Amino acid sequence: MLDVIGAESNILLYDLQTSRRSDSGSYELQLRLPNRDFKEQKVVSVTRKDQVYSILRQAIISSQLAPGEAIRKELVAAQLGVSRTPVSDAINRLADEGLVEIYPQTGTFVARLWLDKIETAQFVRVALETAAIRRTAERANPEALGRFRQNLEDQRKAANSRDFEQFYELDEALHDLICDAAGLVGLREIASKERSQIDRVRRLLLHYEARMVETLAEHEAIISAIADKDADRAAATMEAHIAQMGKMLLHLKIKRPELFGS
Amino acid sequence: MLDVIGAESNILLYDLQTSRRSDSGSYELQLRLPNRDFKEQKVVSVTRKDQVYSILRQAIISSQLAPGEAIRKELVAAQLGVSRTPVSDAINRLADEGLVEIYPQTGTFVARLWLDKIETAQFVRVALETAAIRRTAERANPEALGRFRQNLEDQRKAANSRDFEQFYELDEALHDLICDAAGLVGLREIASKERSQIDRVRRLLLHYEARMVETLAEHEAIISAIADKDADRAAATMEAHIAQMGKMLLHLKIKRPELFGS
DNA sequence: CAATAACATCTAACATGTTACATACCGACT
DNA sequence: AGTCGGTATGTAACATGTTAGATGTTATTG
Repeated sequence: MLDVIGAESNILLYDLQTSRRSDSGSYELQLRLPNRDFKEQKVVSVTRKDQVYSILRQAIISSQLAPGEAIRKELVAAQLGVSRTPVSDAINRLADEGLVEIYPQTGTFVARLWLDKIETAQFVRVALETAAIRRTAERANPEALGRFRQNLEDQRKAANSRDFEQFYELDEALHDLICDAAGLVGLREIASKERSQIDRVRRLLLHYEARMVETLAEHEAIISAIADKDADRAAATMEAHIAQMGKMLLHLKIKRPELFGS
Repeated sequence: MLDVIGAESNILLYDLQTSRRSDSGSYELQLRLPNRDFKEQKVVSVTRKDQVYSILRQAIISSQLAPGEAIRKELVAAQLGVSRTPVSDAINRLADEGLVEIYPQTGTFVARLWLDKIETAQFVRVALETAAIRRTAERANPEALGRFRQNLEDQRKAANSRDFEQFYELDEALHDLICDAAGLVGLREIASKERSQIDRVRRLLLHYEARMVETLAEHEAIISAIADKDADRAAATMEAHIAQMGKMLLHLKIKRPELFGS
């Protein structure tokens, strides 16, 4: 469902209204599980606020909503056909995640890029992923390795056809695979949340510098290190990757200072 | 101000009403900084939802609110003298943090202890803190080391006088010090959030088994390893500490299964 | 008596009205 | 002309009313 309705001030959003019980048909996204006494792996509750959250997050990470841009809650609510409540809830969550900045009584803005926060996010990401890799390496999982390689293969195809979106989805999927391979419940969600800043920056840089090929090579080096169960080398490769990103960020800041907050 | 007003169903909460603009006096907790164009280190906006969040979080981590216990939003709102909105906002944030479980259209409960989630939280905590230690060690900070030792000294005093609360505050403060020493903006907040599960469990176990002395020894071993710039040993010590905790958790689960969810 | 369907109840989710505050603008006063 | 103070405006924060759905209970039916 989810019809695109477009688009004021370069915002591309969707209409949630259609997923309501307006017709007698099933509404796909509204399924909820009442697993009160079950295992509870994050209740599959797709409430309106969850949907709004996903839509806004996607829009921010893909830079459809540019850093620094104002977010009119009321406008968003109107565009999505919901009230202000679920929009506020979604935005609060995004603020916790560092993707929006809320100034009390004043306004809400897509978070600008703060170099020091990005540095911290990088640190967290490396810490979590190298630890995950270390753990994965210890338990030697050939199927996981196969999935990594399949993913890299797909990345190569996407890079060849210069398909940014596809490439990026695969990139994120690879990180998810690495987290999953560690076999820890909920680790992927935590890592994904902490990575959101980085994901946004990387996608921005990818568009900006179009260095998919180099990125791919870095990914391959990391996976290769994992295959050799060499967590230290994997970590070192990541560090190098990050240093590279730091340089590019400085370039970007010179050319597009309006995206930055520091 | 925050007067204690007490307490239905073993809940100890506070009255926020008094911090409103009912008198002409200043209201301490209400200060906000309008630093729209400033460095923005988390706007010092102490809104009602922030206060409710802090109060509830404290209550949950200290187990004043027991795992599995129902949280009546409306009741909490009434007790705190606020409406349901800031309470809901606070609870949403706590749900993100994994401290409460929300079942749509059904109820909100203090999160039970899920062994697999605790395992993940431990993993994240170790990953972040050993990385922080590694970074701290690299940049050799004698003042930080002094602060660590002062903290340990205070912990020793608290342990001797068997002051749980004080001991625990110092314990958390030590972890904050370690994070700060890494010199990364916002790392402490991230680590603190990811640690909340663990903090709750540890405090529970501390009350339960009263092993402050042993815990203190473990802390001393960790700091000693840091002083020697031996991140690997620090990590190993933490791992041992965690294994210990895992055993105690299994005991606790047998004696008090109602606290657990898995 | 067991299974099931109608129903009562309770709560989160959602909608919407109201308030307080940050900011910008504008005019008066020095 | 520049500073200060009042005022207008817009938004998040807060309050409260309404809806939908999950659950437990009771009536009903085989």
